[in-house]
Amino acid sequence: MPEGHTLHRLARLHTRYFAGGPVRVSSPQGRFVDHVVVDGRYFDHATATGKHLFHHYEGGLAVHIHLGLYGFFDTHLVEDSAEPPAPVGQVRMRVGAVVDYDDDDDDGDVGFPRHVVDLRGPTRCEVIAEAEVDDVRDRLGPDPLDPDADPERAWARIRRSSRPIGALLMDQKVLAGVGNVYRAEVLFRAGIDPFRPGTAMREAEFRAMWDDLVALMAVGVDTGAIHTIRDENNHGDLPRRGADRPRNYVYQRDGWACRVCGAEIALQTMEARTLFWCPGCQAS
DNA sequence: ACCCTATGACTAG
DNA sequence: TAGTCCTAGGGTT
Repeated sequence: MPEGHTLHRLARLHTRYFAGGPVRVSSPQGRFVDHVVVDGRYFDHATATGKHLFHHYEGGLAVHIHLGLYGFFDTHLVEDSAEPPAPVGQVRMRVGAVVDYDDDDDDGDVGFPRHVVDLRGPTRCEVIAEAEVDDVRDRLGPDPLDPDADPERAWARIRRSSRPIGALLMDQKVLAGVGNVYRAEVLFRAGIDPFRPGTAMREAEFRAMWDDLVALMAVGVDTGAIHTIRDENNHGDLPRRGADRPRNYVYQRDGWACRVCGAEIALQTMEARTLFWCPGCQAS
């Protein structure tokens, strides 16, 4: 489920779990040969830019992770006295905190849980130098979740491109971190036709979408899920059985009635990705 | 036990 | 633009 919010959330969690001490890094499946380079090394912190996650280690090394379409992290809490759980499935990388266990306070606690994360199914997991981290970041557009991001870089590209805005929003060189869900939802909330060329976008429209992405994706980081429905529209069909409330306006709602205007939500392939939109609300 | 799909991105042509 | 790679869940046999 990885759009940018997922990676920023992971960066936040992994920093909390691992920063400030050495960690054990292993490769239970044998496919992450480089783990020996960072195993036992001091974990400084984790960062995310767009859909890329970086584990920064002392000595100018980083592990660069991209989850691709399927990758995810399993997080385990391990009581100090317990062994970490056996890896399940095709685990490419396991990172575990090294705890210098201290129960001198005699408070009867069994101990603080330590954390182990298992990485499965990533499209990328490699050790690189910090200079290469910069290279990766330089290839990306501004990230709405980066407080220092410069949206003008994105606007400069959009305004001179004839590609549809629906495709431009998904292009990581234009904007970093926006995936298929945020693309569809932010266009709906802005009332913009996904097929409109970048050259026909007005600056104020882009501004509004950027600001909306900043807000929506921050919610995603905090909650771990993409919720885009305004309070006044928070009723109607559920995204799947067992879900407690609706989440989105158009994503995977093709054939259903628009929550705002009642028109039938449409689906179409745009540049090899499935695009969802409302022909009623996004007429221009 | 299959078959399909999926919030991604790369490569070849 | 098509093909490729990785995993998992849901649906269908």
